[in-house]
Amino acid sequence: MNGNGDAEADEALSRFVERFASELTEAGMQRMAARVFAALFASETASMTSAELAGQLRISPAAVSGAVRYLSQVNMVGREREPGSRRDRYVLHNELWYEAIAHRDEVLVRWRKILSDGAETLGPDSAAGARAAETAEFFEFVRHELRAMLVRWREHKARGGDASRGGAESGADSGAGSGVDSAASAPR
Amino acid sequence: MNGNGDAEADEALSRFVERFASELTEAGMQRMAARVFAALFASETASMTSAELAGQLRISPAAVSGAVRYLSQVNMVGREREPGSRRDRYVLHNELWYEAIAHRDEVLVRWRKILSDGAETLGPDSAAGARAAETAEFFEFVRHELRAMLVRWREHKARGGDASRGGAESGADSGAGSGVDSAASAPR
DNA sequence: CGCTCACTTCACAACTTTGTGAAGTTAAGG
DNA sequence: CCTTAACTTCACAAAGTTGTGAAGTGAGCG
Repeated sequence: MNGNGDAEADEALSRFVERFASELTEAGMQRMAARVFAALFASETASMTSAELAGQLRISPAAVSGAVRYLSQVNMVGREREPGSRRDRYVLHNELWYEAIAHRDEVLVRWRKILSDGAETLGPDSAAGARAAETAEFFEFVRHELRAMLVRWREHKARGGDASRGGAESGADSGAGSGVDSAASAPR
Repeated sequence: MNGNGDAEADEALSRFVERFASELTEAGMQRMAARVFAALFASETASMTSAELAGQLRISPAAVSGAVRYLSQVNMVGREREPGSRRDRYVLHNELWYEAIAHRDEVLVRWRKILSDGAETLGPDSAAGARAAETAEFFEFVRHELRAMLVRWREHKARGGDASRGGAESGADSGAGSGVDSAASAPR
C-alpha cells in the first residue's frame, strides 16, 4: 500500500509543521523558534534531538541551538540528556498552555504597573488619566480571568474531553484521548 | 507652582507614552504604530491630528501616515475630518478592547483550523494527532472564554468599577472612574 | 589520558524592516 | 479655476534581524 507512503506522510507532516510555524511567526514568535516548536509539537513523542530537528527543518545546528535557547527561556521546552549517549533531547514542556498563560500573566502585571503610573502622572481628573486608570483595571481583570480560565479548562478536561460532543459552537470534531499534558509527557 | 510646569508635564507625559509604546512594541506591535497609539491614548480627547502626532513624537508625516494606516487596518483608530479645516483627526476606537479581543478571536479560529487539519493528517491514534486535536479544542475553549470574559467586564463596569472589591481571585485594588469606552469617546 | 562527537558561540553576510525626503494626489478656499 | 494646504505614496538609505560556517568548549568513551 505504501512504498513511498512514508515519503508522502513526511511531506504532509512537513506541510503541517510549516503552516503552524508560519502562524506562530505571524503572531510574533521568532521564525526558527516557531519552526522548532512546531516540529516538536508534531513529533510522536513531543521530543527530538538536535540532529533530527536540523535534518527535518533543513537548518544548521547553530540555528537549532539559537531556537532552543529562546524556547527554553520562555519555558516552552526542556532539555534532557539521552542516557547512554552524548545527545540532548528537546522536550515540549508538559504544562505548555499553563506556561503560556503564566507568561502572559507577567506581561499583564507590567502593563498594569505602567498604566497605573501613567494615570498618576496624567492626574485623576483628566480624561486621559481616567482612561489609563480604567485600562489598568481592565488588565488586572483579564489577569484574574485568565487564571480562572485555566482552572475551568482543567475541569473541562477532567470531566472527560471525549464527552465534548456538542462542545462549544458546533461540536468539536476532535476526539482527543490524552490531554495535552499527558501527551506531551508521553512515553519516549 | 509652575512656570515651566507645562514643560515638566510634557516631559512626564512623553515618558509615559514612550514607556507604554515600548511595551507594546515588545509585544509584537510595529514601533511607530505603538508610539502613535500610546500618544493618542495619553491625549486628553483620545484624538490628535497628524501634525500634532508628528510634532510630539518627532517623526515625519510619512511615518504618521504609515502608522495610522496600520492602526486603521486592525481597527484601533478611526479617522475624522475636522470640520472647517482640511485636517484629519485620528481617534482611538471607542470599543478598543472589544476590538482587540475580536481580532484575537479571528486568530484563534485560524489556529484551530490548522490544528484540526493537522490532527487529521497525523492520524487519530498517534500521540501527535491526539495532541493536535486536543490543542485545537483548547483554542476553541479559549475563544469562547474570551467572549464570555468581555461580557463579564461589561457587567463589572456597569456594576460600578469602584465596588469591584472581591474580584476574581483576591480582589482587584484598582478604582477607576469612567469606562474605557466612555473615556475614549469622550467629548472633544 | 586523550580523542571524538555533540552542542555552543562568534563574526559575518544576506535579507528584511523601518523611516525619510520628495513627488504625487485630493480637496478646501479665494 | 487656480492656489495651497494636508495627507499619501514611492524609492531609497539606514538600521536591525536572522541564519550560516567555522572555531571553541566540554563531556563520554576507548
